[in-house]
Amino acid sequence: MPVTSQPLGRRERNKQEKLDRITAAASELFAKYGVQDVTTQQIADKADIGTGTLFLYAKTKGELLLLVQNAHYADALERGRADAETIPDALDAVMAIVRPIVECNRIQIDNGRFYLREMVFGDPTEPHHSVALSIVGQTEEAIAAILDRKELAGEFHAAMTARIVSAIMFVSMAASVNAGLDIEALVTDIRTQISLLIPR
Amino acid sequence: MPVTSQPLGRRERNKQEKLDRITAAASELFAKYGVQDVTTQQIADKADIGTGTLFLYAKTKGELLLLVQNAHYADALERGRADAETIPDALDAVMAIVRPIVECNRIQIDNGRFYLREMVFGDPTEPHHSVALSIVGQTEEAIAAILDRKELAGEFHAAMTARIVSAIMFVSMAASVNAGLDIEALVTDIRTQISLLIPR
DNA sequence: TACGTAAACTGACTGGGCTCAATAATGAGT
DNA sequence: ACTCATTATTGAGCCCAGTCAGTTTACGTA
Repeated sequence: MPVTSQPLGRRERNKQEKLDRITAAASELFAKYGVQDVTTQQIADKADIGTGTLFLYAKTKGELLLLVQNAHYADALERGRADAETIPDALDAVMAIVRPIVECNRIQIDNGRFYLREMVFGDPTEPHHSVALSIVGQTEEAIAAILDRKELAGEFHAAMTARIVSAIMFVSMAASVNAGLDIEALVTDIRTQISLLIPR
Repeated sequence: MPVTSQPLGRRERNKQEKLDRITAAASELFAKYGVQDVTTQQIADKADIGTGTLFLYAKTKGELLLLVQNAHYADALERGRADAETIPDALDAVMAIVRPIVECNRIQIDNGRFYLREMVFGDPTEPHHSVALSIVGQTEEAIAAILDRKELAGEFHAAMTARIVSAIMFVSMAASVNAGLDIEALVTDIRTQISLLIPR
């Protein structure tokens, strides 16, 4: 056992460093060219690792996108959560959660839609996928918390309503019909739908 | 020009016959093994056509599934529509539309989820895809018609509510979390969500 | 019947995601 | 320092959806 302050062996450090290189390479290439126009070979080359190695760190190309994007969505959620606390109106507060996530999703439309696709249709037992699902869960909890804040009419189910909001967001962001909408139009569209859910 | 009662030339007849063979072959193989476990080669072989020919009739494997399934969903919608007319309660009537579609989708879970994936993420300019979108549109119209039937509280937007019902259906059927649910459990889950949308 | 051409068909081929048998690195035990 | 089992790495190659240059077929026209 080395006396250094590093509690990690060379093995762990190498692995971490490799994961970092992969994340950086994928992040850069995806942002520049879009997921669909980047090959896993290019990512492996840029990260300076073998083809097979890449798939030890992310079992599919989709997982690779989740690995790269999850952190951004988690940030967006955190910002929205903080913002929402300062807003009294329920609908406005919910939209404060929604907006940053839509913005994050729309930085690059194709990547955003691919991310959503992977979330719903990818393998939920993969690690990056379950992180993504957990972010969705936290988003729904944050929305439910807002709805609970105002004690609304007797039998109002905050958690269930939050699930519906989540479904509305997903379909609105993913639908090819909406692929042409800019962020503002999309947010407005989502707001209109959610307004039907929240009694005033 | 031939004098026969057939208004179609050999060319048109050949094309139709080939399309029929493709539809039959794909239908059978998909039902038996699941979309994911059938190769386009197998379909081409079974339909007794060349590899390339297959893709003249459906540009992608996904389009092939839409080709095969669209008719079933259209049937399901029609059955639900007829059924709904006899039901006075709005929520029950909406569920009469929903149920046959869920049943159709769950005949084979993987194929059902693949169909939904193709609907949202496939190329909307392809012919079978736009048929699928049109079925969704008709479903939303049918639901909106039910909601309009009962003239509910002043500013109740039937069309927008129908869109939300559609989103709820989609996410509930597609979500991997629900992949284990049987038809009854899934229908109940969807009903619970929709009940929050329709004031009584 | 023969010709021209447009439409339909074909299968060898390509590109790319992913696998796996072989190899190398690591570090615990001696 | 020297095993040696365990874990990490690797790239040639597999599989399969989808393409395209070349061929065949249908059919109007002479």
